[in-house]
Amino acid sequence: MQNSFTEENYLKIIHALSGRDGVEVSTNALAESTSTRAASVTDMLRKLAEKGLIHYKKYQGVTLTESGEKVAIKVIRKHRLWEVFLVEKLGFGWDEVHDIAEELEHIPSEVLVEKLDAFLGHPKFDPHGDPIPDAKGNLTEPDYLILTDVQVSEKVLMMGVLDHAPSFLQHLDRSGITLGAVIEVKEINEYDKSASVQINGGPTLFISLEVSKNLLVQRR
Amino acid sequence: MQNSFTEENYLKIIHALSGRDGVEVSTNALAESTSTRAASVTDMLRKLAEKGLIHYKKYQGVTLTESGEKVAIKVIRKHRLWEVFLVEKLGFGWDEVHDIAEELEHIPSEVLVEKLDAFLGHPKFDPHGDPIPDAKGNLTEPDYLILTDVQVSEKVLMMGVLDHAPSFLQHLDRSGITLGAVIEVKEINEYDKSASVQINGGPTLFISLEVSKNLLVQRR
DNA sequence: ATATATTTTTAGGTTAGTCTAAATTTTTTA
DNA sequence: TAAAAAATTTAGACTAACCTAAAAATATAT
Repeated sequence: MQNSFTEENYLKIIHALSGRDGVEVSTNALAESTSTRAASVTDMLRKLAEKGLIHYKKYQGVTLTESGEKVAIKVIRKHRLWEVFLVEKLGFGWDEVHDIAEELEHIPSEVLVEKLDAFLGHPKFDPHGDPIPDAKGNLTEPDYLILTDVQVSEKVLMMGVLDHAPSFLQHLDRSGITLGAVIEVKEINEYDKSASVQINGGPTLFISLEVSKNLLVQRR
Repeated sequence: MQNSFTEENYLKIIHALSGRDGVEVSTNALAESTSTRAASVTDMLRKLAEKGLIHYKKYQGVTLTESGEKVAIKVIRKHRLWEVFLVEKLGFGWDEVHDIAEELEHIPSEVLVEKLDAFLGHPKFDPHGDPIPDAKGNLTEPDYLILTDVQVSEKVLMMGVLDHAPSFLQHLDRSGITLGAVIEVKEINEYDKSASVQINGGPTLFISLEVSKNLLVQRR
């Protein structure tokens, strides 16, 4: 049977909060992420459990079942493909696409997704550097480092962001930090852990710890 | 304020049933078109009237107000633009896009629609020959003829269809009747009004009155 | 180990959109 | 034009997804 818009959202959020190791997600965390109250979450959890989409024992938190995981990954695939479409084809900025993709991700039709994927040239990553699951549902999170783990004088490639907030992305735009940029860590300030970094061998700028924590990079 | 998915559908359907001259639409007709019961329609009509989207007096049928008309036309614009996208960019057949566009038409975001329109090159017609309202909401239904109004030995251009049912469109595909085709009426059978027509100066085929009634054409 | 704090669930209610059955209004027909 | 038929509305109920307030379970702290 079909899952509702709301059910799909819960599954997607459980997937995100559950992380790679599939740790239990608490009712309160879900209430926070869905902008609802804990009591509402409990109702939905009972329903998702009845449908076999989550493992749920009262007071113990939830994890996705295999079938719930499948649904979640399909939604994520759709979300990320639509984001690529919005940025690559329609010319949106990477800071503008999240909310629209939140809607598009729930449009049903397997064939639509597959045709969209083909039209976009089977992209492997979305505009924020997040990997796009393939049609079979294989999702391999590449193991990027966080910029805070990079030593002084190392050169790394900018591969993605952890925070997707428009304000953060706009800040990166203004700093010239885009996907694929080469970042060389010139100096790390002991006091506040802010860093001095050079972008693409060009301008050097200061970035706060808050920013460093949200940049995913790769050694070359 | 925002209109719901369901409200938008009612407005769209009232627009369609109301026709160019804005004639009153009956509760039963709406129940039929929305696949709901008359009682449900009445509830919704009260709500739409309260929002100022329709003119409604009990037992008298409804018409759209100016503001209801605006909403309806926006939905129609989105529907038709998405249909163009699905056919032109994703390679769907004209018989496959209706249901998907029914979903996409309710995705909010003005800027999405305008960027989509630009990406598609500001198309004037959708894959079924229906005109696409412009960004200001101007919708001019071109006054095509129905093939039944064409005389023997006249040559006309195939411009659109009245029936959008997949089975009808597939039938046209099999007959080689596509948008833009030149149709010459060779003969009309007095008995059942079926016609013998030549397509693009090539093969001649017989079409039933039922088919003729659903073909929109233009004199050259 | 018990008292307190926190988290989660239950109980009972709300709204949007639907339903059936009954009542009412309009239309048709004789 | 009055009776019958058809269309429409009202009344009362349901489900999904949410809510608040209170109860119960778990976790924390002394």
